Amino acid sequence: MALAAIRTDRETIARSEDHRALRIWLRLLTCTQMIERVVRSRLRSRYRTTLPRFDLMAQLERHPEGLKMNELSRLLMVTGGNVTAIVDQLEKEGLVERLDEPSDRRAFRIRLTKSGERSFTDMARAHEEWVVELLSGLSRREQDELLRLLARAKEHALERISEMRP
Amino acid sequence: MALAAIRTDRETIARSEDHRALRIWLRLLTCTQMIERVVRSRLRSRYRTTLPRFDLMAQLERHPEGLKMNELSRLLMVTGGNVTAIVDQLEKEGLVERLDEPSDRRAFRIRLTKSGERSFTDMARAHEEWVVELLSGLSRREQDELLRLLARAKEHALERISEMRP
DNA sequence: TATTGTTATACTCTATAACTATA
DNA sequence: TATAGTTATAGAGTATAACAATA
Repeated sequence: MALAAIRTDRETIARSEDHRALRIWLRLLTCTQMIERVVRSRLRSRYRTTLPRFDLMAQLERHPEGLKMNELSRLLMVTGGNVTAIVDQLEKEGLVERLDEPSDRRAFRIRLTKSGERSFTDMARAHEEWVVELLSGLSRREQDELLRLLARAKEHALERISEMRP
Repeated sequence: MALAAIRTDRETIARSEDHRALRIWLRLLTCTQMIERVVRSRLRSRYRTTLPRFDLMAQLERHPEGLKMNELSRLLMVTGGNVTAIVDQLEKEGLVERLDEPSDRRAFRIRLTKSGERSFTDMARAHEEWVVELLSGLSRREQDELLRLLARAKEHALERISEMRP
């Protein structure tokens, strides 16, 4: 599986006298990358897919009525060209379909096919098991608290980012 | 700066009945990606550099005695070939240097040059400001708590990952 | 034999920008 | 003019594997 050299702390660069914010950011990055590496690696070896593809299918699963390309682009936080490329792949594999949007002939709705739904459900279950295991070091109470803090951090960062849009 | 379509929640895929662990993971990923996007974008436009290059220099700054290639590889959690590529670039730009390691003629120590130190210090200060701003939505108390929870999560995940090495 | 580091390669992800076709 | 989506391109980022030199 080649989980490479995973013994680390990128965080070692955050010295004790540094601002908390910087230490949080580095720890956040380390945690995310550790989990991401496991998830990516397993998605590839066990399901021949990637995290962006999984994310896209996950969004579609959340929206059974389908999503337009630009909605996917916004939800996944990537630019349009990338969404086109991923949807092209998934469509070729029969996992998603492009349906004409009657109200706007420029657009269509992307939906999971039956096969895509089955495939996603299967992956999602495994995916969740991996993550549950990786995060099982925290008690339920701690998990709730972490969830809450991340939500606050997220909302605030989102505001800042919106303001800074040039 | 093209912060693309940043209005989102990848997290919308985590339904309320899902396990907490999955929701934490998705929120973690969203938070990290939001910050990462800003940091990457600014490192590129303002300093003509990238996050992995910054990370590598940050590690060297933490280790003034220098680091071997395989130590860098471990600390940065990437494979050797990638470290070689980044060190090659930075060396060409005069920011790091390869010093012979007397005790092992296969190896050398990589160190920041004076110019590299100056360059890194400059970037690190700006980098810290960006992050402080993005995370300023949390009180000091909350930041401490978040730091603690992430530490626990990290340690536990690290153990799991070490065990799962094939 | 194992380890250090390099080289070569291939694939995914991503942003940018120019393009088309509708609106 | 503006918007939906596509195409083309270039550069990151990363993993893999074969290799040379040394241990």
